[in-house]
Amino acid sequence: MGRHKEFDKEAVLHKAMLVFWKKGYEAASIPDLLEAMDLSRSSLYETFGDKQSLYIEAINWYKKWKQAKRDILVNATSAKSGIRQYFEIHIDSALDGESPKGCLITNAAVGMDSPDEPLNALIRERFDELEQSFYELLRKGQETGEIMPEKDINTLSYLLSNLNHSINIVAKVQGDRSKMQQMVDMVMEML
Amino acid sequence: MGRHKEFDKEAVLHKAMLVFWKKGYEAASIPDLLEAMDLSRSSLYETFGDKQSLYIEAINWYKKWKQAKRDILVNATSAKSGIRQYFEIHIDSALDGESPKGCLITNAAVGMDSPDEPLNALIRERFDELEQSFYELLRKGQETGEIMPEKDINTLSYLLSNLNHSINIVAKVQGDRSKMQQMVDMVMEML
DNA sequence: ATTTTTCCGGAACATTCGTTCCGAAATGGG
DNA sequence: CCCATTTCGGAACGAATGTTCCGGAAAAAT
Repeated sequence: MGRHKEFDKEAVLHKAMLVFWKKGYEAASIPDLLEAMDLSRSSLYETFGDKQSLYIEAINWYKKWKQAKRDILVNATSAKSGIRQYFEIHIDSALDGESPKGCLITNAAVGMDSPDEPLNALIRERFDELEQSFYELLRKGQETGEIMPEKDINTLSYLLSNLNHSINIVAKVQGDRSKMQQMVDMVMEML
Repeated sequence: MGRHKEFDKEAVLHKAMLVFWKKGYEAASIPDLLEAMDLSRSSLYETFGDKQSLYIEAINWYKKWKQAKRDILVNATSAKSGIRQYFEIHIDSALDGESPKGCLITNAAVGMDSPDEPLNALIRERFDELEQSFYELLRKGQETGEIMPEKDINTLSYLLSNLNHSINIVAKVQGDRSKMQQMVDMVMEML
């Protein structure tokens, strides 16, 4: 057996993800990535294949990384408070100076040229998952009587996932917390 | 005086805009643009300066081009029907196969790296304009009693412009008309 | 210690990028 | 008709792009 890798694959993948997140796919050059990942070219290409593969892996890593946020919805006992908490965290992370603004997957969706790319499946999947989580939680809320049964939760879940998208966009250009907060309040009143 | 330009500046600018719209700034290469605009390199550089300047001009051209849609809001007599009509057209143009999906300015906003770029001012301006149009129309609706005076039209206008953003994102990945329609209906009920 | 396997730094690759430049063609005013 | 002026096609530029390759170093196994 030969020697081991000198780097932690997940750690450098995380670094790469941050670069893609901040700059977008096209604008993130290999030298950019190498510097952030602190890797040599050959290591990158041997470990990840090529740039596009790395991008896909980065997005999947992002998904896993953000899973915790979605778990809030799955594990919430109360529908309304679960949703409320989800958006609190969503707004927080959309505005904090540490991580890049917006959402990597939303960026990828908007930056996508043709909808036939393999990326598209990944993105739709993610969008659907989120909407599904909202749906499940709303349905539970209906069962417990927290949400009136006659409400069309199909549409409600769509409304919520659109609120999510909007926050991603608005975070990139304005980053006005109070207005986002207002938006969430307004939608919450509909539940 | 020397010879005249052999091309119509606005016509080629329109072509360039379509390329930027479809591919995004980074992915739209000069050869791509040249082919679409049917121009020689020197003509492009002499007429528009460089790629970034062309991009800015293309966005401004897009704004002017889409102004007609916003005029619906400004000239509408009834608030609700004006807003309804705006979104009908918005969804139509978001889904038709002719023009690229989504909205050029939204794409630009999301593709933006640092928020300090000169682009940012342009984008915020456009976002504010749209929100302002919604606001004005809602206010007129309040005056005529079409909309109940106690409604917070500040938040309502923000909600509407976020609905606009959401449609732009969703159009790029799914393009499901009926769901968009539902969304609009739902928000309209709040007015 | 030697062999074997793997990793990694860096040089090198062809290609494409955005941009510049020059000469020829075309136009309009004198 | 000729000259001044502008446009335009295409060659050429250096820099940056993504990718490949090789040789030596490092680590595990025998």
